[in-house]
Amino acid sequence: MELLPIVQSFVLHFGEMGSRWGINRTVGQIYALLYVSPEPLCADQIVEALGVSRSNVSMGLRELQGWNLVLLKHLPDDRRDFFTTPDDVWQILRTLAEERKKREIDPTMTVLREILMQRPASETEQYAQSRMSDMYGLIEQLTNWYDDVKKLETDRLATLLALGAKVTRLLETKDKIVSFGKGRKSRRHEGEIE
Amino acid sequence: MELLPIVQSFVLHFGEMGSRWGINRTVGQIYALLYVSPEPLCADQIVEALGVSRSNVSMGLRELQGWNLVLLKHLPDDRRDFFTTPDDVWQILRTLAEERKKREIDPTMTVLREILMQRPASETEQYAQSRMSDMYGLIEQLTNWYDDVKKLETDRLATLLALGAKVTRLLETKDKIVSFGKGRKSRRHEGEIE
DNA sequence: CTGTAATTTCAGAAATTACTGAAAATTCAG
DNA sequence: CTGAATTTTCAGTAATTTCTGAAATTACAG
Repeated sequence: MELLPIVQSFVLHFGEMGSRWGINRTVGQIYALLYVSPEPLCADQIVEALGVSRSNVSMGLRELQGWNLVLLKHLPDDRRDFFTTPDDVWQILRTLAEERKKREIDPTMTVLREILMQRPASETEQYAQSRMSDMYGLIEQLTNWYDDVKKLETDRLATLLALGAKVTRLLETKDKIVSFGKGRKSRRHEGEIE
Repeated sequence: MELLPIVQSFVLHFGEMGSRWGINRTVGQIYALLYVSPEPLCADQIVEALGVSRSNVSMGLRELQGWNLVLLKHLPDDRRDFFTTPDDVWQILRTLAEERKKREIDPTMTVLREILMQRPASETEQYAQSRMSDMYGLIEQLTNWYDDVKKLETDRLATLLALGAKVTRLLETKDKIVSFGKGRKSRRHEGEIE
């Protein structure tokens, strides 16, 4: 692997962390490399940089495309495929969240829904269902929040994050302000405080 | 594996999903089983329920304890260890977030910090650093938000989630309300909107 | 078409990770 | 102490995942 030292440590770290996520070393390394490269890279450049086989790079890129984490580019008068990552890290975050939800959350929700449809045949099954229902409710709340928040443009999302828990404090003072919220219709949302 | 049908599908699903997370099948199954069991279980009961070896269960329980996801209980006049999961799903969520942060985020931040201390020796390294700095900034904002929010009790957290993106709309109206925020000191927080 | 460059596929090899059974260690009652 | 009950450790094996090289496919210029 012939890489600038700074890039190398980053790439190696992503390779190692890959396993703590669900991705393998090579995929992690490819992503890291593309992420810090000023120009799009073609497969052979990645092969050379990482010292892995051409076919491995091909499979890695394919996986990253499946995650929507890399972009395919073409240079004029060049038949090769070049790859980059999106520039906006917030967009990357959104993509990542979306894909992880799709792979890790949605299937579980489907299973839970199916199980919860069934009639419990015993005390124990009934208890099990109530636990699953708790889990279902929790995830549902989280994904509702996520659906709500994911549409926000970057600057608004940043604002929301910057506020953090201060929002709840802010809400406490709400009541003290006479005309607050006047003219808004539909105050009926789950968990809305009154 | 001798399990009630409802429990069985849940346990099997968690086993499969385990691989998409960073945990193995057995660990996923053990957790699922404990989660839906009305009473704490001892290792041998888990062995029987899941049909895996005693030593495998021992290692699985050990890993779950490392994640703080199971509780060890003792029954009077019984030397065996019994295990459960915490009741409160919100608490489970908090634990999970905490542990994942520890394992997946913190090491990356350390690496990024170290790399960003170094002097770039070329244009390319400089670009790489600026990308890493973007990533660092993003994660920092997210973890600041997380640190802020994680202390909230369950009901408040639920409130915050229920509000979701509506908070930003709420903030827009803020300016229109004359006395809002009066008497509060220190309005100086990163990203605070004015 | 034909030939070449680029990419993908895939069977098997290599590496990693998970699991088991036997042995060792721990715990505790008597 | 002794010894039975319980848990842990660990070397070896099984299972799974990752990676490679060779062959197949695709894409396209001439």
